Amino acid sequence: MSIEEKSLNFLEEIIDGDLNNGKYQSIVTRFPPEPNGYLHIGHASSICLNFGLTQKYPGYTNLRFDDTNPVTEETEYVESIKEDVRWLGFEWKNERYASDYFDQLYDFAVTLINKGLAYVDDSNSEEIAKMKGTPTEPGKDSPYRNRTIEENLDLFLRMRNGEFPDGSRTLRAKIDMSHPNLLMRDPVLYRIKHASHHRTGDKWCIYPMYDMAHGQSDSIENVTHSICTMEFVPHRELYDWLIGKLEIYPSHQYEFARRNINYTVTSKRKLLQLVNEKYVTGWDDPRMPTISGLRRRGYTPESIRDFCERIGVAKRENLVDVGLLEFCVREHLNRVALRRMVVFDPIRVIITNYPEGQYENLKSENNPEDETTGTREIPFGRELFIEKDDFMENPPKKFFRLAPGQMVRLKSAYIIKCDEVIKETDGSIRELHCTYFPDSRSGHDTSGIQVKGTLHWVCASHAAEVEVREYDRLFKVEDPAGEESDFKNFINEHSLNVVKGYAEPSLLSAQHKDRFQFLRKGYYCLDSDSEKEKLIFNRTVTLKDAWAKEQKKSL
RNA sequence: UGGCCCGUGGUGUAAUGGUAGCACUACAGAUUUUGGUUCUGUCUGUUAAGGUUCGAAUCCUUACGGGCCAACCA
Repeated sequence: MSIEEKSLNFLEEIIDGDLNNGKYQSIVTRFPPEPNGYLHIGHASSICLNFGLTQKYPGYTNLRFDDTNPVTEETEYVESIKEDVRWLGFEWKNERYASDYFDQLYDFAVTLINKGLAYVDDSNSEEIAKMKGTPTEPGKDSPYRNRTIEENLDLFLRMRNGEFPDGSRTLRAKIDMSHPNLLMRDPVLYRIKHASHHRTGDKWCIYPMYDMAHGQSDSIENVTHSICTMEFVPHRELYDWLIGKLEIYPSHQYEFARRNINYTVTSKRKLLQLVNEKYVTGWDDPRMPTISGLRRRGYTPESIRDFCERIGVAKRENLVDVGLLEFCVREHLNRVALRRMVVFDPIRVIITNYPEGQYENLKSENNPEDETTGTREIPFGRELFIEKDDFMENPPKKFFRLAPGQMVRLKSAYIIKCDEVIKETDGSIRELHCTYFPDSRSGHDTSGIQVKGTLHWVCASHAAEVEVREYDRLFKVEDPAGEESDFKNFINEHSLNVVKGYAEPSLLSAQHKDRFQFLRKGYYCLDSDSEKEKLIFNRTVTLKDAWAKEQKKSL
């Protein structure tokens, strides 16, 4: 056992310090999704961070929906988010909604008005934008900036009562129109939206902006460490300003760099486009980087958590190699997946010295990495299928598979030798005539024959036809969102390849929770489209393929 | 061209003034009834220039590079 401690990330260091110097006895974090889309792998990072922190340190984590914009938010998203967080293996202390706090938030706004720190502006959005100034020029005060407190109070109440149309008025903080931070130039706090909210219905027609809702919700929940991504850095000044002026519980905001992954996009807006414009079949399409897509693809929560742990937390821009995610799922699946044999592109093998009509059942281990998984039986007979790729008439030097005159082991069965290649009239191969060595049966091999290669195979008469969906990366370029033109121009049109497979009969009883390794091919799981009569498997990820690499070298 | 944030191998992340480490990838080899797994080894790095210091990835200055900010989105 190593006593070496893993080094802390910068947030753990801050928390460690806060706990050690007595600033806090325990901490509160929150995961604050807006329910306007499904969670993706980037959110997984944030979830593992926020929940992970309160597993490591005393305290708890809330799930809080940042539902302040009724026009984009839906209950469907709320449900999916809860399912995904639980599936990842985390449980929140409290389920909260910013909309739970609408009354309180309204009171906060009134407090600001009473302090002379907020005012109702009759300007429309173009006018406000114009008066905002630019990064190099100061803004101009709105003509409505110096209304009396009484007038502001009256107008704000009438906004709430629905007397004004959308966009006609806003409540703005009164800060400084020449502030170097654009966000401090009298930011909008409340806007009018005559829209039905998924939780509060038609109770409200004014809704708080992010800045008016987020920090105050943190404060209400006594969140100690409010962790968000780097793009919110400029908001921190406003976050602190509002909490300070309101004199409420001082939550603090900390920022880390969002994780980007190559060959995909992680932006709810872009993912929504892929769904709406039918580039994928839905949010849970196995090619999507969503949690639900990864789940359907066959990824395990363990592998995703491991991935998030490995990529870490920092503040610099990053583009993580999707290969690491694949490594993590291979590593987990290698330990838990049941081994099965499936031939995809078959070539018929006739064992000429094996009696016609005779069959035997051979035992094979379910998982050599885990003996407790036991064995299964596989039928063997005179006619078999092997992979077309596993035979070559004129093999190159290091080809350890089947070739005329060459011998191979059939996994968990016998050693066979290829005697004859039977061809069609057009020259294509019809079948291979082979002989087997009866004394070479797996586990009882007394033949003394040494072979270099072992092949997977299925008994031709017992094989079950299944559909297999092979997936490739959704985009052809590393950073589709960073390209000049529209990200959809870089979609990989070959990201889905549907093939037929001939499976050993034990796969007929596959369950949705099962994870399989199809020997020498990859990891697979049953897809939700599967039916009793038509089994459909998703390829989660291929096995590493050293032979493919070897071949590439000689090209 | 204003402000803010950030620059460590191909990628991600450590080293908090004292031997630049770990993981993934790549490459080479060993083992293997999965060309998988496992094991061993190798390559590759502090953006640059000054300064402070016995000593700098670390502190300071400047330059360079990247990112964010001018929604009634979050």
